[in-house]
Amino acid sequence: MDAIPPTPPTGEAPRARRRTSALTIPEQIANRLAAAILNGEYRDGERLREQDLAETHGVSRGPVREALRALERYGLAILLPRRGAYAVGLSLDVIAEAFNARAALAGIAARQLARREAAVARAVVEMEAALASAAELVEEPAGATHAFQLAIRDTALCIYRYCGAGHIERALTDQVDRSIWGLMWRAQPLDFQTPERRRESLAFWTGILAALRARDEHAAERLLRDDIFNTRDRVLASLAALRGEAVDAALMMREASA
Amino acid sequence: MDAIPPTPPTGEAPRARRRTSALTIPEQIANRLAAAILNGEYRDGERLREQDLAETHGVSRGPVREALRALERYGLAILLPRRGAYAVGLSLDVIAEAFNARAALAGIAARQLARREAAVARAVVEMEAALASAAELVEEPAGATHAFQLAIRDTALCIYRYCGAGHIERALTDQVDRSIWGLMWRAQPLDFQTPERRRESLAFWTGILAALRARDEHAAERLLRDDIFNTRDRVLASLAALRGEAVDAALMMREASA
DNA sequence: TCAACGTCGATTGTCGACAATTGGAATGCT
DNA sequence: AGCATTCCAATTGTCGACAATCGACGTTGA
Repeated sequence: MDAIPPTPPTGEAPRARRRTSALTIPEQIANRLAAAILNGEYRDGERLREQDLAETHGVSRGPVREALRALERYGLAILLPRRGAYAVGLSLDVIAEAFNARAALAGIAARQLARREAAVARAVVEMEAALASAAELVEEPAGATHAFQLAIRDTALCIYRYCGAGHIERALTDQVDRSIWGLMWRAQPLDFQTPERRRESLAFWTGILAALRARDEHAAERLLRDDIFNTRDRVLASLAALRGEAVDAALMMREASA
Repeated sequence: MDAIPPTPPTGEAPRARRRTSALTIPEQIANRLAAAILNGEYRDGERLREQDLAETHGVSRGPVREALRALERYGLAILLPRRGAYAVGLSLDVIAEAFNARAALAGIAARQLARREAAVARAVVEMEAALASAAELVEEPAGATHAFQLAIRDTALCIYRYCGAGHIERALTDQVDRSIWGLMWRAQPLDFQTPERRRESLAFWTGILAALRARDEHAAERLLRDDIFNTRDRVLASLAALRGEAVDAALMMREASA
């Protein structure tokens, strides 16, 4: 140590600032690949060669490698050391099940939050702020999709954070950032594309907020579940159309799963 | 397409064979870094510079980058694009909470499984096989730690797979491979090091198996929870010793969380 | 004195090339 | 013919160097 470092060697990690639309190259590649796999452009078990993907997307193999690791954590690819990456073609059943599980967990979280008086008060304040920033983005014609999603996500995270059940919060938030759900937020042609859909979602969340203020646990649970079911149905319909499949009506059920 | 490929362009992804002890270099780096962070060798928010880590571990920056991404998914590091990686010092409270949440979820899964007659029959068969391979590794003096963990993990996965609740299974299995739990299985000096501890865990699992055969849902739930609590207490004690902290007795509670 | 701007060093992101390992095919043996 | 062995091409893993970007510092102006 021959020089005094300009900043202390340890300290607070800088806070991530709101990232509006600056996706890194690996993120872009991962999103495009994820959408392609979900749309059925890759068959289940089809090999993903780094060199091919690099040429296709016009980058080097480095970013492609990183994108493949991201796909692995989304469950859309299997990586075998020294043997390459393979696409995992998720069936519509599996995707529907992911939504159903989330609907059930989120509904429980909303209900438990509504029961806790002090927690509701704090959650509502944060949710109002997040929902307000979402409201500003509703009428943007295009391009604001991602920002709107982030605002809605922040609103939902308040419920999970204050619901009082650590394992539910952990499961829900982990899913948001690290599982198929992260994908649903990112893969392009899925939801929130049109102002109409944004208005609809905003209306749901306004209702959820009102239900929480009124301490109406059943209404809060039902509204949150139904909002997720709506998204599920749109995603399934969109994917089915892209894949040329039909959606089994049984996947559209709206009852709470066990 | 000027040449016919020797293998069909699409097909089944090869099945991953049981990996005994062949960890890739990035995995080794990630494990060492994870253990270091958990042990308190890095302070919360301390910066992790790629070049330094590369020199310390005697590799290039490539594997280090990959290891840092792995740490991010374990929740032990925060990666800010173009701004570097920062260690996340998990408090003993947070780690204890992760164990408690898992104990609660796994206990529910065991109870629900015990209620389902047909599922129990199938699960027991698979569990017997997995437990048998674990039993072979009990008396190995050293080095079999990882293989033993994998066998126990396979046993546990049977419960989650057949419990009949998709969202519980997903939460539990995702945690095994992609969250702090993946770390608990991998970071070196945590558990299953001694034959005594292996014998103890094996006895627990034998008991769980017996309880399932007897369709005793409460015994199955309690045993599984207690086994996880045992691991929790050992991990906390080990980490506290390494960090020079004391373990709050409140973290060692054995009641089921809400 | 303070704020805004420009410059600079440090660190991450990306790239192309080389090395290591794998799976399969061809070969030789029983 | 069936099986084990050897060899090879294809692909991933790793490396060092270059480029892009960020935060911090110093300067300049009001």
